[in-house]
Amino acid sequence: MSGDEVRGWLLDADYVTRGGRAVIRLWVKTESGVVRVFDDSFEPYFYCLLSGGVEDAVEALEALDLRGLEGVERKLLGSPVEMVRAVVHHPQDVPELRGRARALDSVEGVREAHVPFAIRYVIDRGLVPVGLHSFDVEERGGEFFLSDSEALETEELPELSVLAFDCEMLSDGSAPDPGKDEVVVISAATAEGTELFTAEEGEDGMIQSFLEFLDGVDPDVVVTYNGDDFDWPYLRDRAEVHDVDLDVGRDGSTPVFRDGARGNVDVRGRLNVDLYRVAERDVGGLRTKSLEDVAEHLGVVDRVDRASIDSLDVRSYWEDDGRRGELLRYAEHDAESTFGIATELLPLQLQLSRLVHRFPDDVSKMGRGRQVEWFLVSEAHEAGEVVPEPSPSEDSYAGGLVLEPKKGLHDDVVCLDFSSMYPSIMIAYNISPDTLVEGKEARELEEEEFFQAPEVEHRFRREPDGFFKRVLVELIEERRRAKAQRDAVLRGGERDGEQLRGEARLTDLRQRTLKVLANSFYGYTGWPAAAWYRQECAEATAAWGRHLIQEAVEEAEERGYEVLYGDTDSLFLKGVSDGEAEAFASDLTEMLPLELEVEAFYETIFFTGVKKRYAGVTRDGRMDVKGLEVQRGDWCDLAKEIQSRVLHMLLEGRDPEGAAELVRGTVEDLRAGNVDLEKLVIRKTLTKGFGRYKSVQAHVEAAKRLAAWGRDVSPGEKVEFVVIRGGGRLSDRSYPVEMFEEYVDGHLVTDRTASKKRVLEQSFRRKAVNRAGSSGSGARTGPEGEACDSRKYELDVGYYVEKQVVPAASRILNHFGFSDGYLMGQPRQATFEAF
DNA sequence: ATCTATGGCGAGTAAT
DNA sequence: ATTACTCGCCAT
Ligand SMILES: Nc1ncnc2c1ncn2[C@H]1C[C@H](O)[C@@H](COP(=O)(O)OP(=O)(O)OP(=O)(O)O)O1
Ligand SMILES: [Mg+2]
Ligand SMILES: [Mn+2]
Repeated sequence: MSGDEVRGWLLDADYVTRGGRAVIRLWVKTESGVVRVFDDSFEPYFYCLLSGGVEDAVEALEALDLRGLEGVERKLLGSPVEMVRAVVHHPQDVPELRGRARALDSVEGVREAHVPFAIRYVIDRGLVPVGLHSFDVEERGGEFFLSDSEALETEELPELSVLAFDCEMLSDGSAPDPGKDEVVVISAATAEGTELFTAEEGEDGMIQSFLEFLDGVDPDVVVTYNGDDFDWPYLRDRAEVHDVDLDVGRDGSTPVFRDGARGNVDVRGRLNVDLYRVAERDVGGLRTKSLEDVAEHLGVVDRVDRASIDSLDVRSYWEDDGRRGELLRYAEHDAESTFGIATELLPLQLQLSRLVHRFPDDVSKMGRGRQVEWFLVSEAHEAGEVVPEPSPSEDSYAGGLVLEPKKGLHDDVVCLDFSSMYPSIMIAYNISPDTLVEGKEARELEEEEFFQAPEVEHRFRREPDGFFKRVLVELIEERRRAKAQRDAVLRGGERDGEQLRGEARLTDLRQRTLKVLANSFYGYTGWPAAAWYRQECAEATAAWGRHLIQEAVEEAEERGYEVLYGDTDSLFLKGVSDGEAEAFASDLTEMLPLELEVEAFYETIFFTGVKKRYAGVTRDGRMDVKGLEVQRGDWCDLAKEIQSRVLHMLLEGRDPEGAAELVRGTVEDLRAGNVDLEKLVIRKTLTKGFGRYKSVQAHVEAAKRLAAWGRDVSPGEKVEFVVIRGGGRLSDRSYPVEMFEEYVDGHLVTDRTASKKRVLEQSFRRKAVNRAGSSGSGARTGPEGEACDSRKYELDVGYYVEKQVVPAASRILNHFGFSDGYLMGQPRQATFEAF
């Protein structure tokens, strides 16, 4: 036996079964390649809480087929508790044994049986996913077995090899069906460039070539865009048709497909990351999250003029020798875009992975709440805490305080805002599920032993530091550094534009992600499905927030400043001189246990008169718009564009008259039919199945029309519709824009070849992503390709004038005496009452 | 099966 | 006309 060191990055962990026993397998990326390190000394277990004594429980548990039992002391929300650790033979035995243990009278409950075996190992051994480690190993039978391990501190991230892929498949008039529709192109992109695999010589061979290529590249990370729900399961089914093994695992295994509302595909030894999931959760400021949109937003591809190919048209390109090249370039471009997005988004996923103590493929698929939970699970182990299981309750609680805004235009306004308010409150008042004291115990505490929340009066021990405080201190610090980094990039300004913008975007994404994660610790305590659910914690945090902002308001007023508005942790003040702003902020930071920051100086700001809707121009020339239609994805572009121009004319040019004329001119253009249809499309998400809506909604009716027309529609999808003239409700006149082929003279003509009556076979559905983008799968012909009559509809110009453009502009201009009637084109005097 | 939280606006439907 | 309610999206 020889002792060796394996030094490298922990990429993944799983286990193999040998002789009925589970052996941990670590995938470690070293300088000389990826090495497997085994550990056969670790056994799966869970905890049993006791109803009575340890002996009773042990005796009862002995009847089960357990490998071992051990009385241990662990903490439950800070209090030491005796319990039994039940060691089992194999991870697969856990579900059954947990159930049988729970059924025993002497066992009150089971804990931590849900922690996956490999994760249990990583947590218990203090390893860090994607972290650098030194493993002492011994060689046995040509394999490394671990004898000792050490996680090494570093901020550095490993350089991982990435492969992106994307599939194109044939179909007949509806979404491709993996039972019969072949994949004809697989495009792949790596750091070396792109590679195309085509089915000219058969799908079978193409899949095999792709698999060989993947094997040769041996990527650490495989990325797709919506692959978990589409490309992967489709490829699985096609491979099955040809009896081909989809052996993409690093150990030659096929992926593990887990069923669920959303797909979950696990590739052994590699990280399978579906970037659509990541973009959906982390990338902000986009109306839709299609591959193209996100790639362009992140600046990873040049927006080339490339006709995007509808998935239903793939056949026509494929079968036409003259156009096949176009299809191939399209496929190649998709793989490149996916690869490019990975380059931008993966580093943050790797960092989150370290924080949360789960591997990046899992983290990338988790909601923020579960990320918080796994973060806590690993911290809990270190603290000897067992993961709790509270009983959920339903009622909600009061949140942040929003002040009534003072309507109108204001000059020289300072905006102040507390840094990381709720997390800082949780730290300052030691708010945590394990520091909460209730009932008799709470009443008996001495005054100096606890903090008591205003209004709601929940009490928290001052000592010792709670679980959440310990965790949040570090996370807040990490976020503070990330924000400083972003600000440094922004200040560095001016230099080279393009690269700087990319850098600013990424550092901003990082600081924002950490901020939201930190705030999610607060939200998590108020989430009924959370293991550490304690509504009192969330409620107390919000109550202290209301208290602190009111303190700040009082102080501001005492100093003679006018409070124009405030939301949760912010204040907009007028009458503050330049020197006073920083002084006010630092004085409050001294007075209160939180940091108050000067967030912006507004040269001019306009409050619409309702909460959460305002716009301002800062001294450095930045325009901030909050809540207004400009920021919303469910208004047509024309209305948004006009509102944006009105705001600029008002705030930068002080020209409400000019702005009103602009609106009137636009109304004229609209009535004359001089506006692109694209600017009139309204988009709203279909959030649930048709049958689950309790009220009639325009976008839902539009979606039904789309479905009746033959297009597969599913929840999560953005419905794009326009409004047609006619009688009845709006919802009777909302039509999916996809139905129309022509727009001339204010009239829309439906696609002639479409059939309204055809019945669509339900098959694999390419979900929201694809159709939210440019490659919607609209049916062009019925199953028999029969043509049907085209129909002509007239656009409801009046709707766009009265319900889109004018309301958006009027929100601002009514304050300056312009009535809706005037904005719509009527002469001035007729409409004086509107003021 | 999924889900961090609450406050808030504005549009539309349907009942009054 | 008013009002209660649902829905989607946004601010924090
Ligand atoms: N996404 C969210 N989830 C839960 N709570 C939130 C969320 N966003 C904001 N809040 C709550 C908690 C915040 O501390 C508080 C004030 O919001 P905000 O000022 O935007 O963030 P912040 O104070 O945490 O960070 P910052 O340092 O950027 O101001 O509102
Ligand atoms: Mg704020
Ligand atoms: Mn804040």
